[in-house]
Amino acid sequence: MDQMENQVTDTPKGQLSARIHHDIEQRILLGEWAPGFRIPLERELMETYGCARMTVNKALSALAASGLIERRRKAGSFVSQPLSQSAVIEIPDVRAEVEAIGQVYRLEVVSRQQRRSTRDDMERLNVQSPRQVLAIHCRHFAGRRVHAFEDRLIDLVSVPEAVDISFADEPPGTWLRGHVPWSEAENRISAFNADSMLATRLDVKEGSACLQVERSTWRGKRPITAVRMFYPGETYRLVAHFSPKGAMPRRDSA
Amino acid sequence: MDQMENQVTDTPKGQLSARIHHDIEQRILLGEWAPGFRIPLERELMETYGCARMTVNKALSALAASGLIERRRKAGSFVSQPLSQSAVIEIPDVRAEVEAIGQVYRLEVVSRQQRRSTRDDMERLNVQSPRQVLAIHCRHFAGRRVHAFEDRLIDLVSVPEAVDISFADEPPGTWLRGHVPWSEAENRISAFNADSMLATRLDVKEGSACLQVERSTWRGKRPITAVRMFYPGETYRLVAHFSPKGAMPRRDSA
DNA sequence: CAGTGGTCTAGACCACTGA
DNA sequence: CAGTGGTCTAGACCACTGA
Repeated sequence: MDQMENQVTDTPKGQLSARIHHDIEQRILLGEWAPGFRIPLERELMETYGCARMTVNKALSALAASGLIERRRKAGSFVSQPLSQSAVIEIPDVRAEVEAIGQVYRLEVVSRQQRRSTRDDMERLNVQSPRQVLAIHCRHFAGRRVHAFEDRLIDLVSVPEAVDISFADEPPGTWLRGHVPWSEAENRISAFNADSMLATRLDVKEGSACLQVERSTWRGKRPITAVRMFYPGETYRLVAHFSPKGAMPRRDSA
Repeated sequence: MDQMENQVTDTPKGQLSARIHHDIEQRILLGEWAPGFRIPLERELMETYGCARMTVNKALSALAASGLIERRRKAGSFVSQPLSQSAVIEIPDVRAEVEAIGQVYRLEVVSRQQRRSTRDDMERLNVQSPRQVLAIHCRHFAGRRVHAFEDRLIDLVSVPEAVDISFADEPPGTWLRGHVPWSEAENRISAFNADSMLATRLDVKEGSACLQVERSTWRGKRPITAVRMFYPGETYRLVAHFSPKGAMPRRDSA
């Protein structure tokens, strides 16, 4: 374990189960235990660490949930073959995002329209029946520069109280997050060339590459909002930190 | 709980702790328990479900790890204020990605060069000292269309065995995943306009918006590889599924 | 300083599954 | 069919922290 290899992290002193988790994780990540390797059995680890089986089990269950190991009854626990990588992207609040880079945030509502949903609206919200919606266009500034252009649709059936909000002070996304619980969301990230409308909004040249993040949010099966965020391509970057996991924790298995 | 609201998921029958987890999660996601609400104490839930405290604790710990609730000693457990959203992006193997959309995968190695690292190479790998590196350019085809262009740098100090690999059959990313364990990675996603070189490689018009995914991978503190993947903007989309979490599980707290 | 969660113990019974 | 992990029990002691 602690050979000449530079030790990245020290073994935590606090909880025993965390220490077991950490020890095993290190051996896997530093390659000492390769994919396919059978790690010690729960009963063996109990003896190694002089603890109860539940303590070992807690550590191994967490490792299995994160995809680093796979557990099979009768056979034991094995280091996973890294199959698909998964990255966790943090999508912070727009205001927080701007302020994090030391800029002054400013919101400009370009338009705000309540209307009966058009065909396009219904497609964006993924609903069959027409309904009242709120369409909002706004610009998020970082200092004098346009940080992002937002094109949002809010389903007024799911969020009737949005009718009374001007969004002059609080960005729609921030307001929604604070007022409407949601259970599902999906993001689609793509690149595309700014047309003349968007170029004007973002204050970039027509044809400039922009990053588009489309997000749809549901509460149960009811759509809440659909938003398109556009960022100038030269300046914006989504940063994701990776972990070497085969799969993410299953939400339905506690 | 089961009022007229359409029930999205049924309560699982299997494990008791999973059932408790699910019950509480549903109440939060469907808005019955709003942010700030104090959920029942462990001792109360013990009585409700007629089980041991460990069983309740397992469910609540998982909910806390996923950021849905916050736990405070003496005070109890509270539904979290949704602060930052986090999305999990799956980055599948390139070949698998192409085959998943029903296309025939083909790899074309454009160039493969072993060299002493240039200034630019060292910057990309984030190292101070010069070293031998392997620079690979290749194109990934989906049928006749170019799916992606890859510009990769491999640190031969960390991965000396790469010297002997031609990468004619197996994409570099796939080979690396199978042969080199890694512990850290970072992704940077951006949009930019294709210059003439990239336009030729991707078989698109010069100036077309492209999605660029830069990824750096480390093993401990040693860099393994740095790659830039370019995707034509019109066709490629990164899809991320969201979960309403304040934070992702801390890896260091088991 | 009393109540809450954090963690652990030393068992138990069982489902599954590979030899 | 024996060995492994999955889950649960009924306790315990303690750290922390808010009333």
